[in-house]
Amino acid sequence: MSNDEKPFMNKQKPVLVIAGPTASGKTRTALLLAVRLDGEIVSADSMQIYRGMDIGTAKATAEEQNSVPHHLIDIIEPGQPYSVADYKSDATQAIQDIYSRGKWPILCGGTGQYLSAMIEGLVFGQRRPDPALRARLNDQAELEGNEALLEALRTVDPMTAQRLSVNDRKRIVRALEVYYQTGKTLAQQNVDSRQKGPDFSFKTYILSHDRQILYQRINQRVDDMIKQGLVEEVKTLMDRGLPTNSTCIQAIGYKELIPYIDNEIDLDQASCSIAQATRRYAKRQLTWFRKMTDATWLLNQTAEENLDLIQNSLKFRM
RNA sequence: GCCCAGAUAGCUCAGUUGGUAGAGCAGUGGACUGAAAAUCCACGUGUCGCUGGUUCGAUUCCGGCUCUGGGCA
Repeated sequence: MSNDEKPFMNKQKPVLVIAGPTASGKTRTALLLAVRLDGEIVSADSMQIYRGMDIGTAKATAEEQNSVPHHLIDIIEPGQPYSVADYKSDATQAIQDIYSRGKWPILCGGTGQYLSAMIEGLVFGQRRPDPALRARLNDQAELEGNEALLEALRTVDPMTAQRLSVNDRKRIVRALEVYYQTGKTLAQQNVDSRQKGPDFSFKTYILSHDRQILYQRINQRVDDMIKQGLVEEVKTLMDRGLPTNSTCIQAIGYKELIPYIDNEIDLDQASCSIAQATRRYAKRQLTWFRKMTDATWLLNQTAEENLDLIQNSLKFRM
């Protein structure tokens, strides 16, 4: 690709990435940064895309969102599908728009898969997920066992079959789905997806805290969410009669409250299991972030301290 | 005060007919290409309450002590 088609690679301002596990202080840090640098925020969060899921996904408040432009929050209705490919396309568009207005884009969020797709510049092509095919393959796995599906995959895409566990039905099904749909193996597609390279240059900061402190912050935040009315929010969502396989009801804080709303457990139990699921999620997020080798880690800092540290590092760089 | 039952991993407990022990949960590390807040993989040394005795050897048997339940006064 020529430089004309990739104009932002040559600009001085990289896309700033504010990543980190849940409850690490990303939202506030990004907000302060946007105010100071005349920037706009692009969310990298797989659950904040849904309208009506505000408390449980810890969205920036309406007031905060009014003070600085936010993108890719509240973009679709609960129950609708969305994927990393959609995100890559939407976020790329949003960043280009921000640059074209002369503003500084700040990518902020904790969804490792989304961030990594942007930073590594993966190309996803035109294929759409095929729910019917996927359902058929899942039924087959149910009837014949995962091993039968894995065996089928072995014959068409041995590379992928070898790296997947027989228990990882989700990925076995997807690999077969890709092959049946396109005639190309997932292994080949993954190679192809890396040919182009990133659309922008990125400067990545990862916010975190010592594990014990992070977990205290998480526990505290779960209590706060309940006090702010998370139960009502989940009830409202459930009243809409979402399909049980909706992505949005996988969200932490939502799926754990359903048994409470159905009177199967008490609120304290539900709240404990939300906190526990959140702690595990934070741990998995950290695994993503440790892989990001060019990132700068900001440990145990307040949002205000992060702001100064980031601004200083940018001066030094530019 | 007396009787009974416990005391083993962060928690709940199993077990060793005497050769220093293992499950579930919690936790930790990793993976991740169109569902990703999802999904999957791997990881178990702890004064076996304290202290004496018996024994080649005690977490295991015996005595005493401490603590925790329950019962009787």
